[in-house]
Amino acid sequence: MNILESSTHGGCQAVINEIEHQRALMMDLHDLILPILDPYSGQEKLVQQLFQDIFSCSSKVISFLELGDNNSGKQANLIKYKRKGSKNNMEGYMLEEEPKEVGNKRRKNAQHIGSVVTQAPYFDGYQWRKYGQKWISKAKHFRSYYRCANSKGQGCLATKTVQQKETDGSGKVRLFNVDYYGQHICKKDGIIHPYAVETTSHSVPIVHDNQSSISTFVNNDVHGIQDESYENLFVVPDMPEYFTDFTDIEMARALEITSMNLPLISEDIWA
DNA sequence: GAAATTTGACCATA
DNA sequence: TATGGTCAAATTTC
Repeated sequence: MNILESSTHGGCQAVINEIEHQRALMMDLHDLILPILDPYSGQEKLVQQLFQDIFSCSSKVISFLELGDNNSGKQANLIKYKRKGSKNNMEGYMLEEEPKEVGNKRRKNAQHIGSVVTQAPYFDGYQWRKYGQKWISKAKHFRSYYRCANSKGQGCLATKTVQQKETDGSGKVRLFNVDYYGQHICKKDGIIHPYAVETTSHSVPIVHDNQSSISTFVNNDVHGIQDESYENLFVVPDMPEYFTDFTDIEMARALEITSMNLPLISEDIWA
């Protein structure tokens, strides 16, 4: 049972407990990773920021659950979405999206599940098929559209979009926004998702007295709920722009190479 | 030859 | 009417 389902069924406290446990595990991981990073390479700063954002995300979820969400009791209404004018009209059932969502108002056939910001090809355990690519106005990079590979076989309606974010100006770090829409109803192939890097994009550091450094960051806005765990957080080097075109199979291959070469990996491997 | 990807066109929405 | 999401034929890859 995922977070959304849990909250819907009155299991908020259990979810909060799980998130708290996840935070504790993340703290352990933080303490393990930080000492082995070179403070002069810039990686330490990046990793610190990633941990901050991860904790920010979990804080948001906890606050969201504790305060209670007016939307939590709403049932996703199943509607039939039929595309006008297409040769093969879609007859599948779609999740009706609440119209208030900011940033994806045009999308009516799927619910925004969450977002991931990744520095690397992000293999999330699902097989995806690319079905479109578009240049987005006011963006320097195109957006790729993927749907679950089981959309045909199992009728899974999950989709995601991948778009390279604007860099921080240094050009050294490329980040990719991955937005997920619609719940998977297909069976996963048993592959876990070992290379999540970051979850949210905004956080404000607030110092608390009696907590460790990693737990001192509190969110100030609410993003989509992350449905992935980060027990295997992993940072991979910068990658060339063409990685945005990777299928998940290609991502898995690339990451296999990466993991074999770390920690002595050089930029050359991506050339 | 089948499967996956690319790409231009179509359609819905703001 | 501009923009973004999806379709489906064409093309590429395996």
